[in-house]
Amino acid sequence: MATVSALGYALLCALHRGPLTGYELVQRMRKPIGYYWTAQQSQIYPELARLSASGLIEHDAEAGPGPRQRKTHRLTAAGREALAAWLVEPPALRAFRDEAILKTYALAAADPDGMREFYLAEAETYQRRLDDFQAQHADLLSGHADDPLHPQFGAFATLELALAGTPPRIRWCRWMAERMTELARLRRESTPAEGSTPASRTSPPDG
Amino acid sequence: MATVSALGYALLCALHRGPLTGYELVQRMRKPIGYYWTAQQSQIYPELARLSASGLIEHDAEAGPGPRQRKTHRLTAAGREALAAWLVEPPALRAFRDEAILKTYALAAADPDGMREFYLAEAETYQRRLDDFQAQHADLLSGHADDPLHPQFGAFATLELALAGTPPRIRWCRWMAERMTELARLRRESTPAEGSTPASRTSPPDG
DNA sequence: GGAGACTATGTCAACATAGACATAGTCGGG
DNA sequence: CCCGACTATGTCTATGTTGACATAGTCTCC
Repeated sequence: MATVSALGYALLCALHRGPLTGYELVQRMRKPIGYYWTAQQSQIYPELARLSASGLIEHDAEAGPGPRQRKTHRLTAAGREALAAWLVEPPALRAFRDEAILKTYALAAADPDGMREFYLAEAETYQRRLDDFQAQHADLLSGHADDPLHPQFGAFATLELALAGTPPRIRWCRWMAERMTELARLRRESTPAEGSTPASRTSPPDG
Repeated sequence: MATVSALGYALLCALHRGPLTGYELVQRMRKPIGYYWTAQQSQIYPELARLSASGLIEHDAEAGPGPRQRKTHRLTAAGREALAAWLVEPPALRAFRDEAILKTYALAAADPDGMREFYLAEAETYQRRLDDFQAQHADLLSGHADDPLHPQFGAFATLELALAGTPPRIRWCRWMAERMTELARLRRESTPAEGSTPASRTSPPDG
């Protein structure tokens, strides 16, 4: 059996509730799925061809708006099986990249006032995202997607996690902004004259 | 000026508190920094060469254990400047990949008992990670790294975020495990005979 | 009637990343 | 005395990922 990449499984996941065109898959990888798994158009179309070649998906074709046919993809029995087997396996990918946390690590090398603005902007970004999540959550709730038997319960559950995880992150950003205000004040105080003398006493080198 | 990749900035971040050898950088990209920014050895050595060519870092060399020289890298004034300028900029990378959430989205296609095990294993993984974070946090606290003036305040702040974000995630995993138990029971009830008749009534197709 | 957005599929080149391999000295345990 | 782990630097190949380009019909607003 051909090995399937993580992106391949992501597409199988996207197709689990019913057939979609390539274009619709591109949208899904931006909006609901894109919150936890992104992919560009240029990855998606070749991957669909590979999945098709492996017999995990199949498609109908009709005349499309452009010079090419419009294809509607759906899972085959083999695809559904491969997906079910992958879902219960422990995640292979644990690597995770967050630029804001990386920047926080090296915070001592930055200007405190600039970092304050940085954290306030971060807080705003996450607040907007939270509002979006809450709207989607309310939508699903009104359709009773909180019932584990509901076909959209999975989507509902991802929002439950986002709704639990985002507020602590916003609070942390605001707390960091306050610490940066404090840091700016402390640095000013420890450098009495506005001249160029660096106050090296307050920064002991440390392993 | 030469453009620096995200990995390049990650290395500048790692070097912000003092010089490190390539090997030490490899360790850092696994243990403390690796929690939010990972990189393999095979990426790090070429990137160090690029940063050196751009004049952002420089190194001393001494005889090493192997056939090559051991190099201790440190930031140049230009490197410190480039880092400071980058730190206050809003994050360019917002993409984020989480296999567990992806799997949750397609949960309806999986076996509930298998998924229950999946979420319990996830909860355990995050619990172990939380224990690790708490130990590091206590260590830094005992060195008064909670003071914004302390050179390790940045590392302390990343742990504050981890300590705030991990418990909600663990609670969510356990909640999901309970939902899976419930789902397994509901599916058994809606399929009275242990035969092969699928209960299609409970899964309305939905957009 | 024209400009720009949307539907829809795909390719291409450049860059990022992972995993395995290669080399060689030291240090500790069995 | 050998084996494996650790220190230390690097290369190689394959795969994953991004961003820009190409094509073309429809629909909407000005």
